Amino acid sequence: MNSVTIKDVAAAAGVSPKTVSRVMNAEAHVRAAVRDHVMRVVAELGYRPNAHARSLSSSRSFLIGLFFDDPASGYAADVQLGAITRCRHHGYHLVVERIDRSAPGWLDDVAGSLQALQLAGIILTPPVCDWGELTDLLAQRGIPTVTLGATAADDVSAAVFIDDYQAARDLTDHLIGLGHRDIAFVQGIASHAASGKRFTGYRDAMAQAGLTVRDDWVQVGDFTFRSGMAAGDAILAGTDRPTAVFAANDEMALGVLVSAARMDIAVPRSLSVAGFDDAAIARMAWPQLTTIRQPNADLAAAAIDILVDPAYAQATLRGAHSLQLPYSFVERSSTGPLAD
Amino acid sequence: MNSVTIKDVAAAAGVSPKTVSRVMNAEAHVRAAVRDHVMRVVAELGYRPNAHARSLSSSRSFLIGLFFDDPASGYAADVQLGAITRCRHHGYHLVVERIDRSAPGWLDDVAGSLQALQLAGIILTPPVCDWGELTDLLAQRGIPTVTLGATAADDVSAAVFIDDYQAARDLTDHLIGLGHRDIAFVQGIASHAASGKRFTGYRDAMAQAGLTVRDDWVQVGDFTFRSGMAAGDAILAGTDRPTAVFAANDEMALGVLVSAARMDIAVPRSLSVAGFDDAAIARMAWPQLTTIRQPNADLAAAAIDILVDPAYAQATLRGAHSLQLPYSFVERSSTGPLAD
DNA sequence: GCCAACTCCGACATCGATGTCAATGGCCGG
DNA sequence: CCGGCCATTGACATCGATGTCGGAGTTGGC
Repeated sequence: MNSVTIKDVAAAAGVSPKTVSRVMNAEAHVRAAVRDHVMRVVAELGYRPNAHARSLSSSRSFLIGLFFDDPASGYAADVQLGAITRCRHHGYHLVVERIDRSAPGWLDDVAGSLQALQLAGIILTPPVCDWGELTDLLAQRGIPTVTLGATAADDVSAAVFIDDYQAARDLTDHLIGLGHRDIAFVQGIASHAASGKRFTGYRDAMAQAGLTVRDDWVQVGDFTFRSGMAAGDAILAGTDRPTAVFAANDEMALGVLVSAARMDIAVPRSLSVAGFDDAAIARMAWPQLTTIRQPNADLAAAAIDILVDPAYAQATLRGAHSLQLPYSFVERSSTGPLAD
Repeated sequence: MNSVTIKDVAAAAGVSPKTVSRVMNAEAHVRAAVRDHVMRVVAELGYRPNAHARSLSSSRSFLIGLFFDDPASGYAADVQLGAITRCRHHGYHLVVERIDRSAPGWLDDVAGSLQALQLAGIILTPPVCDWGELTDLLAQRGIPTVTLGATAADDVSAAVFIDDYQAARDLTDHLIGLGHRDIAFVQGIASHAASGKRFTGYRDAMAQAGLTVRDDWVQVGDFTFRSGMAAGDAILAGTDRPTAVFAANDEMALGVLVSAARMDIAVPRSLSVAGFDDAAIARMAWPQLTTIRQPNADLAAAAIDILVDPAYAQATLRGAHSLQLPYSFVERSSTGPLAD
């Protein structure tokens, strides 16, 4: 309870609190001998500056916000791990908030939290990053923000992302390379920026190979397992069905897998199925999913790095800090050449 | 940036900051007329008290810590959702920390975070709750703590849990009721308190039905999919195999499912498989898992309620605040009578 | 030998709230 | 009409840190 304060350290070291503060913040103009001595005392007493006091006096806090729509998705979990680890490294802490746009007054709630917490920065995950009212609010308050994943691309905030378009092309090309010509696609929610890019990548790969995209083989899901199953049911019903299905995320791909299993369609013998994300569940299915590995933890870590960079907070054209990270193609056993 | 402070409100309302403070904290001894007037001004100006200033002056913070070993597990996600929602309801915020016991100096790190953040309370999830050094530290600092899930039962902190023992008995009884006599079990990590209870529930149910528990049909996993698969491989190899497998969590049950699929063992026709937790993935498998639904979000919400209760912070025998919530049995398609 | 200019360090005010305590004024009983 | 009690309110100090500013001591150039 009786925590060690800066005054205790100052008294023990025989210097003023201000000098201790200077040492803690690695400021210049402190003699090496004094610095070493103070640091020794700090270590001895186990002193850690009170984050609240720091925030109050310096008006920079050591809290970074992670805003989610659905904190219970597999995607969220990976992101969080990366963010937390990196925060700790920088001496920051992660406050996770759920933004529930269906709650009345949600925007006021967020505004209240912002004012209460004085967050040093915020990570926006899809689909939260595409909610204009929220991004406007953040921009107006001038809070440093980084968007995770495909961005609706303005200069107000940076983004950390992979090349969804090219990744989707690669995956489609892989299916084509296996000999598939009839390839269906399960889209995600249209309002997610990534959905469009993944679909376009698929479409362009098909076009370039001279293959047709059949309207009834492009189903729209909402990134959930259930919607993937429904899409699978729609696509696979009837005798005239595709030989491969590419779903815009792993959860929906699992839905397609289950849909196929229920119809006794063997995967990958009679049907190839591919996903996107390389979520943990991609490896928990049978057969294991071929997918695109999106390095979510790394993306989140990079976002933290940007946010804690003092240069970013002052930058006017923050979009310039955006960063594209490499994805990778992961071939597992849910795809293969036709074998019937 | 130029946030509204308590002084602004006071000036606008023509009262002292202290009175505004009283209104914000719903203290007594404020005339109704004054209170209403102040509240109107607060709403007009959109004032929200600065959490850091509040924490500094009153030495209670509005931050609750959620400590995880692995924040990327499905379990963690559910817990978080419940905790965040409830925190918001009480005007608190959730700081998620990863406790990585393999990092050198991890305990000092945690101590540092505690001192920096002045957390109002902490939720401990398994297996973190069983790490003595940590619980000792928390007890010594007097920080209100609630353990999620089965507890190693001291009076120092409260716990919110389900009856793991009875739940495991119920599930085992269900398998027995279906006609199974050869039932294998996949344990979780021995150091998790819940593991023992679930195993004992299984063992007692078997004993009561007069069935034998074969040593080689009890495999030890570590709650991961991979370990479940290994356990499945061990249990199902050879011709002399059980007709049902009960895994101590869903992820391992999925591992068993995949193991069975690879050996061409039909589920549930030739083998029943059951899990525990009702994680999101329990519904993403084929067949869908029969399991015990552990209401993780509700457990976390209840934990938050306990933590924000001022009575709890002062209580000496905190164990008295413990709470047991009901579980439920969820029958899906991975279990059934033998059909060969 | 003198005046910058710079380094190093501490006194004091300040951030935005709440705890403490005293002042005010109304009400009641005697 | 007086004293006491209580409801109501504000002045001021305080929480633990940092920003500002000025003073003491050094260095260096001419």
